Amino acid sequence: MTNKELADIMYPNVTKTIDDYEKMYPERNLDPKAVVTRFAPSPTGFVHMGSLLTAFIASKVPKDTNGVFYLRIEDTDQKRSVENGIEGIIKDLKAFDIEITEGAISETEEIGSYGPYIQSKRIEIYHTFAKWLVENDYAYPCFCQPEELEAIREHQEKRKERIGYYGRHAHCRYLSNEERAERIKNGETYVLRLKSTGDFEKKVSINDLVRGRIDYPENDIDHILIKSDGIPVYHFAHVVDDHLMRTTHILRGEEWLPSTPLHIELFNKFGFTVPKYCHLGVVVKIDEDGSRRKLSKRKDPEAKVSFYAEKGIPSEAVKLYLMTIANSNFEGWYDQNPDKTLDDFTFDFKKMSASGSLFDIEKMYNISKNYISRLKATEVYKGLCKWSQEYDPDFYKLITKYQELTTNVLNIEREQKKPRKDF
RNA sequence: GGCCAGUUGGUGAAGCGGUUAACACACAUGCCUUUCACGCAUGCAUUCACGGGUUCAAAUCCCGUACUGGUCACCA
Repeated sequence: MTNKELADIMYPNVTKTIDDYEKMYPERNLDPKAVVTRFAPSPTGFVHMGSLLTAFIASKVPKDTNGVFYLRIEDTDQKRSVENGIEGIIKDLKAFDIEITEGAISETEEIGSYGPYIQSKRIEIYHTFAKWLVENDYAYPCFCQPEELEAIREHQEKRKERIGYYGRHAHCRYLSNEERAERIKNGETYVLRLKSTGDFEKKVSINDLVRGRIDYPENDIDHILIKSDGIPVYHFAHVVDDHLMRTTHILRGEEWLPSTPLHIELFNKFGFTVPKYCHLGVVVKIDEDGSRRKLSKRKDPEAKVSFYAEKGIPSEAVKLYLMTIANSNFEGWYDQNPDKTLDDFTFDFKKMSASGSLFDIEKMYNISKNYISRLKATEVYKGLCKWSQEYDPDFYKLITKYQELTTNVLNIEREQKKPRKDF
């Protein structure tokens, strides 16, 4: 039995070819320097501080280059989805004036011609690409059940071998097409696995825009591409979607770094151009016991984006802070150019720190304070100019004179400062 | 355990072979001020995780060690 015949049995409903999609979603007609990025969250209902940083940078770079920033919803895992989860994300993004040029704009609507932008509506596309892989002997159905996989793992652990479904451990890889077809007809459930041709002894280079060149062993694991329910896993969806949506730069958390060799193998198998990768360090926080850990939505109120509005910190000030974390030269630039705004600053990946930055709420307060003072001072100054042409327009002296305007603008709860001694 | 990354003051961080190791936050002291905030002045790493090596010269390059983080799911 040929691979083609097997593919037809596995995906009988597929009518299009991958070339059809290639034509439907052609290369974008943009300036060669234009950057296309995306923000691709699960519809969990709200945006986490770390994701906000990613989204913020992802939206900033296209702005600098006349590119495209779009919102894609990754809802391939039902467990992560919540009711109206998309609305929540859009609301949070809006709160920080992060504007998308295309993608989902509500639970049901979207704009742009590279959609659908919600992964659960792209199943047909994924199956078309999956079918192509089977036809070309790059993927195969696997019937192994959780118990069998567990047994393989135990066996590997005992012998101190690398863990994973690869090489001779990948039992289903060696099944004949006849047997595969037979088992599918018998109603056995199966997943689609990559038939990896990578070699763990060989290296693959990831040219990360933040970290520079990183050499990893090639992927040789037959990863699951499509789950038994027909829904793709992240890895497969990432490759298909970001190619079809013509993403040029993948901005994502550094937790994706180890799976990038797999993504590169997939891009290569399809013959697609590998996008540029930018793996961002996670935002961490010092715990009570002194250890660093990821900012968590459950334990840290400041991880929630709504926290700042409650504290009276303007969204602009939060973005100022995020840019301070993101680009090390921003703080100095902003000091030198107090009359300019975020839009005047050009983001540079090279000025991005590879290590995860510590979330420094004190610094955020400070930036917010200065930002508000500046706003207020401008107001006071404008007001003064109206009735006193002669007044010395020294910015900061005005603040002192009209302190009531700068007082209590922040209802930040902080420890009471030590009282000053009287004199 | 395998693979990968990171490690510069209390914190963020600049630095990319020769600098007095920037800058910002925080902190301390003094000034200004009705209070707070703002502002001003001064102070705060003899040292860049540790151990070797290369070099006339290393925070910067190389090797090893330690520690921290990530990852190794039909989660993203």
